[in-house]
Amino acid sequence: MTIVQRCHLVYPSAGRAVSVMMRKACDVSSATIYEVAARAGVSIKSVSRVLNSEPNVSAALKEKVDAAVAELGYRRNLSARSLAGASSSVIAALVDAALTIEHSRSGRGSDYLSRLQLGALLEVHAVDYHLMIEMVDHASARLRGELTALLSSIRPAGVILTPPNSDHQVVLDVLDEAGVPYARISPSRDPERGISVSMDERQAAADMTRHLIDLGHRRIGFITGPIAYGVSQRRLEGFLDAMHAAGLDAPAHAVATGDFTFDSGAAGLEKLLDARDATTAVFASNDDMALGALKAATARGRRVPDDLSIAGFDDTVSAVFSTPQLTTIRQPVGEMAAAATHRLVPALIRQLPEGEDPQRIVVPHALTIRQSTGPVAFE
Amino acid sequence: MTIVQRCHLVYPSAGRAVSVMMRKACDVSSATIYEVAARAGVSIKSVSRVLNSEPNVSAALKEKVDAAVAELGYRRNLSARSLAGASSSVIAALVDAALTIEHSRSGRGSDYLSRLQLGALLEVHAVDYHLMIEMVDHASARLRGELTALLSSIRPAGVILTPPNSDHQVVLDVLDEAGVPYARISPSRDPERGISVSMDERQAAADMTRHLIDLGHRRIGFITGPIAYGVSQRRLEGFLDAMHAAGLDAPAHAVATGDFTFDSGAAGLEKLLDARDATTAVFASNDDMALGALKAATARGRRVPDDLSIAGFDDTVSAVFSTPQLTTIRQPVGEMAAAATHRLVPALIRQLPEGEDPQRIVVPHALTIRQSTGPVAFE
DNA sequence: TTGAAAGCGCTAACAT
DNA sequence: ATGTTAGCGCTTTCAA
Repeated sequence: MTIVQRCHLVYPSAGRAVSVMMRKACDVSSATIYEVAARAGVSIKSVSRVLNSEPNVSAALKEKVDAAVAELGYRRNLSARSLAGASSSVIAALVDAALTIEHSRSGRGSDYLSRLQLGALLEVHAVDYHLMIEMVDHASARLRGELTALLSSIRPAGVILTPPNSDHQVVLDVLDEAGVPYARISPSRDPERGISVSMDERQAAADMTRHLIDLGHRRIGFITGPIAYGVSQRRLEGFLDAMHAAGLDAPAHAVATGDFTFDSGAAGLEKLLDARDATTAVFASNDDMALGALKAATARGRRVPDDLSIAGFDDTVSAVFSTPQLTTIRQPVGEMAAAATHRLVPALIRQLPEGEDPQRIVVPHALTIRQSTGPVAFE
Repeated sequence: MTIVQRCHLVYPSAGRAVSVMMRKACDVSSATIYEVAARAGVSIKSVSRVLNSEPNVSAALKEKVDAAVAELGYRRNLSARSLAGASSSVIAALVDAALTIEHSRSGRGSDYLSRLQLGALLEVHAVDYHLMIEMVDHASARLRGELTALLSSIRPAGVILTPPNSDHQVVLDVLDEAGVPYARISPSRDPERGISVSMDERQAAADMTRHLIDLGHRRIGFITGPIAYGVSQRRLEGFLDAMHAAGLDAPAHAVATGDFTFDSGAAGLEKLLDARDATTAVFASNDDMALGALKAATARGRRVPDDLSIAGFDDTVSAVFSTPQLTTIRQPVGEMAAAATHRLVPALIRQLPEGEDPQRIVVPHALTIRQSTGPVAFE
């Protein structure tokens, strides 16, 4: 049973009576800054100074305050801080409502969002910040008002934007107007707005293409995503970069257009092989299409990777569970979220490596070689 | 460009001058309760009454206030509310630090956590609450102090506990002492503490067993999880329930003990078939073990489901990507989180169905029949 | 039924 | 280098 007793202590100068519930041993309590000040025999402003690492604090004072804080197990109240100050120690991650609902209804979690959150959570936790997850509904006519209200209600220290929010004009506008720092994960336009955290899609596609070339492949097909998407463009460019750099030909019929779906991957493979049956490798610009291509290839009697190599992009969960397991590009989602958090939390910004553009972060990707790619068959 | 102008308005009775930054059209702003009161020509207390649906409010007053709120796009400031009131409109989900770090390092998100969060997020969003994700580190010696500080810093309206936090004594103790309502997802002990949200593990296992029996199977093997785990016990009991109900024999050699890992599933299958080669179906108490069993069965020359049916439990992502796809029990994680949120948010509690114990919620599970189970072969 | 005034626990100007 | 005081935007007694 918990023993509760009341202690009344009077803050000397303010003459402010503070009544406090003290729990057993007084070691776990929700002390206030007044109690810390009283215990240390200083003013609340001094406590605040120490807590915020402000300049002009004597070592002796700091020591007294630190001791009192430790003895009381004191932690600043989040609400009071954000109410009084300019912003809170909360990082808000804005996720898309439509995607959330879709994921929830299908009963499948989002691997992407999960990795992202875990990455941010670890960083935030280390500096005593907090992670809030919020949904924004693009379909809402009142999006602008809702977002403004959200920001003024939460007053986050920073906001992490995930696709498709990263490129949403209204969201960016409201954030700019509110003066809230924000980091955009994998933005595909307006690169100058906010902090952008991305991977080098073009280089990654080139790396994968190079991997296929190194395996001896010369006739390589490519399946793009929707042309309208920036990422589709960049992945295609990377493919062409590597082909040209190797002095290889990438004719028009070596490129099929898909829409990032399984079925479009299957169709793309049909088209590529119909156009050039001697194709020995196909690089699809996402995993779903690669898996579709894998299925179509098998149906066509091609063994993967013996008769045909197939590569994907994204490293989704399904890439590991396919047969054969898919060679793909791993998006460093967790690292991106961690990097974003780093630019949003003042205490962490100082620790950044020198000479890096603090606004445009490029996180290294990883070529993940599994079993769907192999050396070209001896001809 | 944003046009900023200052408006000074004086709250009549308080004589309190409020200076406000008004943005273009004054339709998206961070209005305060004073502005709403001024606009409606009432006191702030009246606004507060309307906002909180307190009794003793005339229809005329409510109408005026509602209009002012709508015109100003007013939303209450979260920090101010939680500072002044007893608690905030924040639901905190406490996840395990070790699991988080493990997931983050492996580069794989947590499907479980993701589904859970999405389920909670949708509910919370609907009532203008907010979801905060926090990590708790069981390994920390200062766990108790850290948790207390966390609670007093955030002052959440409620806390959602995921395994293994659901059963952590210190966590439950601190929550009780702080008087914060909490919901435990899938607790396996102390069922009387807090709100518990779970599925009927025993019934689910019985359902799956019944499914196998209905397919004509008579000699069914079972692979348990670690005996120490409560869920292992309950799933085994469910298996035995169904066997006995059907008048079938479940001898000791029809039960193998695993530890929830892939390898232990493979080993379990070997043991079961060694003991009784005529076994026609094996039910593993989680998907990982079922997949291990699947592999071992195939290696042994048994075709699944033609020569042997295999069933799992949990419906993890891998269950969908195996060949054949796994018949399993789907844990309604999203629904559990939604139910938990419902009992934690005062505004939602009233909407509960009649006659249901509000403290012990059992969420319906789903038997998910895929391709790894089939009719027993004609003998 | 409605309003006035006192905080909640901080931060931030403004003293000293 | 340290202290005083006035809010931040609400909720909550207590009055009227």
